[in-house]
Amino acid sequence: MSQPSGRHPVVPPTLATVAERAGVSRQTVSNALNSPGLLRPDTLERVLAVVAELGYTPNRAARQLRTRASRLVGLRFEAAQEGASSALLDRFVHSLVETSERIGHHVLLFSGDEDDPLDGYDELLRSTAVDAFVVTDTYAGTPQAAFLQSRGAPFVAFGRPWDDLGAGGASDWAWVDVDGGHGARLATEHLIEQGHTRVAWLGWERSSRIGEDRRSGWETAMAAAGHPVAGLGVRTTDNVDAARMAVHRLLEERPVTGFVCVSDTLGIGVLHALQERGLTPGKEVGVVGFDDSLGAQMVWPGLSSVRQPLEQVAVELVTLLHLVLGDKPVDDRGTMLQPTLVVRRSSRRDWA
Amino acid sequence: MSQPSGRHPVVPPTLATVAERAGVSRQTVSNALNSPGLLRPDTLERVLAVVAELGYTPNRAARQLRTRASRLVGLRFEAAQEGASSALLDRFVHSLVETSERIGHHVLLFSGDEDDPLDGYDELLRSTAVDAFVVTDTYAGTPQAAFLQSRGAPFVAFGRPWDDLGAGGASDWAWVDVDGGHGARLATEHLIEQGHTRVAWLGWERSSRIGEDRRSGWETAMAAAGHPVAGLGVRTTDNVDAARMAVHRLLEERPVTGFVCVSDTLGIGVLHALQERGLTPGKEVGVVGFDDSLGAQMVWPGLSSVRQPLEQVAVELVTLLHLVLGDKPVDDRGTMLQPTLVVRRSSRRDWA
DNA sequence: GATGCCCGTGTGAACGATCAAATCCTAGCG
DNA sequence: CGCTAGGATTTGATCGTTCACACGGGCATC
Repeated sequence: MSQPSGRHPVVPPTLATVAERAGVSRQTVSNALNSPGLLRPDTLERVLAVVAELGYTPNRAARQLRTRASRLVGLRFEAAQEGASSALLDRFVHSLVETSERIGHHVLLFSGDEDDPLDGYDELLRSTAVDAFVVTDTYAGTPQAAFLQSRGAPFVAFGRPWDDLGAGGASDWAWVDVDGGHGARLATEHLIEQGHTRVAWLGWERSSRIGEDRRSGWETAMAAAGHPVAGLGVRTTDNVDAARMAVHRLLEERPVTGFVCVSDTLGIGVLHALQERGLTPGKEVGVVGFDDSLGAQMVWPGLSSVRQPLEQVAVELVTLLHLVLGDKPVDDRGTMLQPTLVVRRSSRRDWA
Repeated sequence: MSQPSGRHPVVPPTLATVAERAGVSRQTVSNALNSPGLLRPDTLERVLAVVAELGYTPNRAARQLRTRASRLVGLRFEAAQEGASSALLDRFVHSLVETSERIGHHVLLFSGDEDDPLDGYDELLRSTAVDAFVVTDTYAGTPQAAFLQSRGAPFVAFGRPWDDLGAGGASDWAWVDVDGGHGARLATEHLIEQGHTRVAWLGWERSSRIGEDRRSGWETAMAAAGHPVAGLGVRTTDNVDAARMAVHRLLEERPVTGFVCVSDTLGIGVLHALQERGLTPGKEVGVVGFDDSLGAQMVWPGLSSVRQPLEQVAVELVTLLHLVLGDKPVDDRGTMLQPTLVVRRSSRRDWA
């Protein structure tokens, strides 16, 4: 019979423990870990030996209290709307966690009321629970950025400051973003290369900054190839059925043979519509989605898609974070990354 | 022209600030927040008014140092293997974050070397960075559980202790799990109800505890209905193409009209195979997947799937966590939740 | 040989909260 | 009117670390 609760939360050693054992003072041990250069080599070695022997790790709370730095980064973790691309966030978050650890930080998740984009930030700030934030939903008009700036709280953003980009306004914060326009352009050029001339755009409502940015890439590519776009730009809500029906309507009117979509969800809607009309994706009508989600990989016959370098986004964000927290001058406040095109059978004439 | 860095990290008020302003001592303010019952009503009101006015929130570091409790819960965030169900974790994590906040805890993410399931835990423990852990990958044989127990670290697990369940061993920790066998049974019974008698099982290698548990549900349901299962249980790796080919092989040999799959990935593989053979899912051959992933919702014509109550799992875990941290006796150390069946067209004779 | 400097190390205080115990206040009672 | 019980409030110490500065010895300078 085992003890129901043999809980002896093993007491970790403290600085004093190590100091006594190594025959030096607390401060010397502290220096050995934080500024090794200050110690004489032999002292350093002796101290580090004891540290290793006892498995000493500084108490985070004590350090945080004294230095006023928690070495924690706050990230508001939104609930993925049912049906939206969430695997996207997954890749991003994992990379963020891993990269942050490399500069000695951990990621703290928090949630907030969906209707109030500022909820949660304030409390963490006041309790000095985090050193900085990673803001991911700047597309919505970004009240967070303004709020954090007014509070003097360091942060980095995944998403460019749409509002006053280049306006010289107050929006000069550190950000990283992916060039969606370029992605859509790659997709469009790819379809044109495959011999399509009437390539349609399937996007979101006009109010979406991100959506319009991507759309502009389609327009640019079409214009460059000399193909007209009149009547080929369609807007709908982000779900499979809405896309499916929009495609049916469009195909009744015009002989479209290519679709560039603002999301994989819409791309999959296109595939469904084609299937219902007896058209073979790729061979007869080319389709490209956006985000390279799980669905794109698994759907039949494989949906070509624009893939965002989310891992790289996280890496760049952490790099910026490091600078911001180090109070170093950040000259390059914005970093734009380029997406790539993943070609699958939905956009290939030959299915080889 | 704006100041490049107007960073005045606004200094939050401390206990002393509030105390002075309210004309009481620090301790009284502390009591007002932690044990309001000790104060006289009028004093309490006065103190709380000042707290609200100044927007005071206790400094987490100081509190953590003194009470030896960080109010943080560690969660190792694994990278989703490309192609695996990750949206699954998304729902779970969000619910965990939200529920934890309700008992005053935040979720701290950390990563670790993929090959070493213990990596990361030790450091957080020694630095007293977290109060407890939520362990999610107990299926692998769970060295984490044994390790955490030996360190006297509180934790709760998503996943039952397979190894010595009921063996009276050391594995009596708090856990929550989903009854996969029951889920597979629901799926099988549903197909039988639809008139199928030769229902196959498409699963993972025998080494997977979870996979075998689910399979047992299929066997039970088939036996209960009096249908033989000989030759109908197929094992493969978890990817679309492997499943597709396995299905082709099986259909060459036997007239199967139903498939219960251990994952949506395999379920989608079945749909692909049917499509290639000109068979209509649902109408001719019934298919049910597992996990109700995004792919299941988006794939044509909609894949029926067993849905795990992940939000509820998180809620139950937090409840257990609360008990474990409160040092209260936890009588019900294990909680088993039941999944539900989401029926879509892939398993319905009538597509209405 | 005294002065000044630098380098490595040690000492006391401080960060902001809570714990334990002392002190104050008020009411009740003989 | 004094004494006490008991609740309300304050005081001093403490958690483990880092900061600011003091200290002492060795070396170069004059």
